[in-house]
Amino acid sequence: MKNNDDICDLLERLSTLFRNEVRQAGLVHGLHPVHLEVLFYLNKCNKFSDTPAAVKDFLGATKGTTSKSITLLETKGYVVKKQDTKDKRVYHLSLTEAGRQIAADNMPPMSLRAALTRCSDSETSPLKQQLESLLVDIQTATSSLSFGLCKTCRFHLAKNNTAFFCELTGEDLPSQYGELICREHTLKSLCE
Amino acid sequence: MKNNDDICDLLERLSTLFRNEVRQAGLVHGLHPVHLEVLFYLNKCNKFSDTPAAVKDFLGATKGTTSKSITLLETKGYVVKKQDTKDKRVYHLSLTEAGRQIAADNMPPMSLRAALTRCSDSETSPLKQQLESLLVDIQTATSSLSFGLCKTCRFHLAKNNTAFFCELTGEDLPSQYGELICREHTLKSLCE
DNA sequence: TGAATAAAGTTTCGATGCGAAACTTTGAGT
DNA sequence: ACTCAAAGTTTCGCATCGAAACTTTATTCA
Repeated sequence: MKNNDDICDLLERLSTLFRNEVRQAGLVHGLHPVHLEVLFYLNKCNKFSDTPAAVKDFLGATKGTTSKSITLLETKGYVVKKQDTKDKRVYHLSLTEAGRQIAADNMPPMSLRAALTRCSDSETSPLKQQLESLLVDIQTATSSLSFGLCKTCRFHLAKNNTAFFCELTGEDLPSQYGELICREHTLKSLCE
Repeated sequence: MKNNDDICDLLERLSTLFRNEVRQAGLVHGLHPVHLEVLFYLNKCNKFSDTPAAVKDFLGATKGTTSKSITLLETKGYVVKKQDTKDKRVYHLSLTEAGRQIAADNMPPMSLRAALTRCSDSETSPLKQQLESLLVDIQTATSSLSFGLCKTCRFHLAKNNTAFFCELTGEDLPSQYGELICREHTLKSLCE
């Protein structure tokens, strides 16, 4: 019981520091933390997940709020919006070079990256596993989407070295697509 | 290298989920995440750390912004402000019963507490240690205050079962004070 | 086929966050 | 006594944020 309270405090501090550093980084570009979150997401999501609705789920905000944040990024020249050819209700978002640069420079924040690179791979491996199970636990409890990498999804079927099959969309896709975030990402099993 | 990227992603998700749940919890009281952070802090800080300036450092915001957030909490009846008798520039903040209740109910967020109670103490022990070292690493790198518990401070000298001595203020204090957050908290050593 | 319904996004409203900078009051140092 | 620093407050301008009303386009189902 004692550990749990301490861990809550630690995560609270990490969460606040994380956000403060992101805020500081965005300030020089006139951006708020939520904008950097959007740039970060668009820089890593796959082609099924680049819509305002997906961004809304990622942020956990309302669609009205998300719409305005995206509009701001568009007017600042960091994001481009393009209408879907088949479903005219849908828009696809992509980063401009300037937007991609800001995302790459600031997300994740420098101090976090620096702190982690000071650790060896064997040191961080158990941490990764524990954070993973904690995250899965919270996501299922709050029934929020997992936004995991495509290749870790239950619908991802490896075919060979250069391609895989997505059981959800029924498409053959090149392997490097598997490294991207998918809004439809589904956990392989709830209890393992 | 691979683990580090993944851990960054995991912390990003945890951070966002954390904040979203806090936002949701605060919404029913008309409070923003930052207000719950303040209530959380005031509920756990010691008597040297209950000032607007300390809250400012905890939040990592400017003093103007912090001042307005505190004023709002005051008008809503969750916080009381009282001028220091010796230094009239300083004000001391305390929670009303309503404020204390909201803090206790919502911080840390329910899903996080629930996820952690599903784990045994032996499971979470290594996680705690790793998060601690990660946090210390980031705090020293960004030269931000640690806001740790009094009893983990280098100036905390245990005397007996009911009291300790604070080398910083030169005061004898009851043991239970050691469980509170201190703005002057100083890490015992940087490399151990 | 046609009407109801749902889904994706936008717009408007009002309260507030947020940084920056100017300001007041009070204490500390020389 | 004079200067400087520290703690807080106030004002300004822009943006977030949720809620709710709205438009446009798809889908469902009768």
